Amino acid sequence: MATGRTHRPATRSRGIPEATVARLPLYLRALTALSERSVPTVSSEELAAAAGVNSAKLRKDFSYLGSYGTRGVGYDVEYLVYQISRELGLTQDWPVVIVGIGNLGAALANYGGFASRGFRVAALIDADPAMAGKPVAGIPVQHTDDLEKIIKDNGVSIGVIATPAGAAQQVCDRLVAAGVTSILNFAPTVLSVPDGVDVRKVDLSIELQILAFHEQRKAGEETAAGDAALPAATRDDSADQGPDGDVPAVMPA
Amino acid sequence: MATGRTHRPATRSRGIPEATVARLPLYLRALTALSERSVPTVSSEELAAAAGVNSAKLRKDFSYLGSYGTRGVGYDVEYLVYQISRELGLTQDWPVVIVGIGNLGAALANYGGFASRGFRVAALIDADPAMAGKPVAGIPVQHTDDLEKIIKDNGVSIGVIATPAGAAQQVCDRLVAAGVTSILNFAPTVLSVPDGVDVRKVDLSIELQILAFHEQRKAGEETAAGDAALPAATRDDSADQGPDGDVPAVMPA
DNA sequence: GAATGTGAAGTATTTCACAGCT
DNA sequence: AGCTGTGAAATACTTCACATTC
Repeated sequence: MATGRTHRPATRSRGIPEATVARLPLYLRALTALSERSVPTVSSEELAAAAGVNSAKLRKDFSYLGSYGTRGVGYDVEYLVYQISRELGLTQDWPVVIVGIGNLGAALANYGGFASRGFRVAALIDADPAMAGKPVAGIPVQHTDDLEKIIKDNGVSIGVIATPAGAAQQVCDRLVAAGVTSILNFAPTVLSVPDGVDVRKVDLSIELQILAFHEQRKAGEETAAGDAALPAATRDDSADQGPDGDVPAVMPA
Repeated sequence: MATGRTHRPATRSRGIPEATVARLPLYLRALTALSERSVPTVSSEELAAAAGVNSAKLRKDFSYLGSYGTRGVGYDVEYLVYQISRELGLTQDWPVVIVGIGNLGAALANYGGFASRGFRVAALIDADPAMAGKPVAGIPVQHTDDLEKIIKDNGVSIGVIATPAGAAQQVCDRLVAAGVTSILNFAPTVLSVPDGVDVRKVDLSIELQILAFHEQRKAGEETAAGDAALPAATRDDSADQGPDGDVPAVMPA
């Protein structure tokens, strides 16, 4: 099929594994906490514990960035904070827009974790004309009509979609057309985007479903130890079941 | 010495890879949409496109569940919906509590995606006495003092933490002590939990940081061929959509 | 003919274990 | 002595490609 696309955004120069990139923010958070407590140095063992990973993994991760530690001593906290911040691109200011100011969008607008990491909420956008002008988290909501202008005026390259699923693709298309190249999608839908645009999604109900899977497994394997009243009779036919037979259409709307 | 039982009885029987489990909700969502449009069958190719993965992966994933398709034909949509729901444990009712009813907690309480997948918000809990009794999403907020009783009375095994970071570990400890064995954590902190308790985390600012990393890289590599960046609709499913490579936040070692 | 299901091959990630520096 | 940095081994995941089944 001749590889019509590059799977990863041009991973040639400095190939930091995706799995490592995904953990850098974790390390950064732990380091920031240490920095606030004025801890000067930290060992891979300590930092790993604070970040919730094991130390071999952490050292391997850091080895992709360079040799920033001192053997026999550990890592200089401030130096490492800077190096990771730089690697993640957090030493610059990232204006973001949030589209869809419902409950979730408002929560995101109020979320302190953005500002403290170099992300600045440049604008809030909603399709409801009644919202226009209303301030949320101190920022006046603007109407979708002006989306393109807002993106361009603010030089926004990162967009957050918190609209209902039905509107997400359309919003996405407009964001991309206006110049946005990274999208964080909270709508429970798969977005299709042109090459070169990154999408990450957060689906709250997916996380719960994964938990339910493991929870079910626990209940099935260990004989209920300690729990007094188990609710809900489990329809357990975990062994192989017949080819067909009756197929209960179990799906709440 | 500690438990060495990290690997189970090494069977191939019920060992569904984590990566596969994490995609089942995705398939389920796509299948539900097909079901609503009364589509009777679907091929791996079509379903994969709808879910945003490639078809080989999807077939491999399904092969861990069993042989639910028909060669030459495809998959029966209703049947597959049922099988995946059952595998995920969604054929039973999961009462959940949400602790921390700030902006985010309220958004979660209002989020429709929970109820539609077998999750029932059994209670909302907050530490602020002024919130007590106030209804959010139609459910009266209860005070933290009653946490243990609420958990037990409702047979809750899944808890959602949406408190500030500072309160999260304490809330977590109480949830676990009261019998909760799965936790979805929105607070930007690493929770430590005893063996047997699952934690999944969602950190909004981490997702943005990962995007920033790639965004920075794009800007740095900007080649002269940059004008192809218009949405010429490269209809691929390539996009690295999704925070799959997640850290299964388990703790002590 | 069409499309699943799956060994085998190919990648990616994690873990081990220890050489090498301070 | 203590701790990093890293090849090598182990494990996990993805993709290929095709025999098999309808």
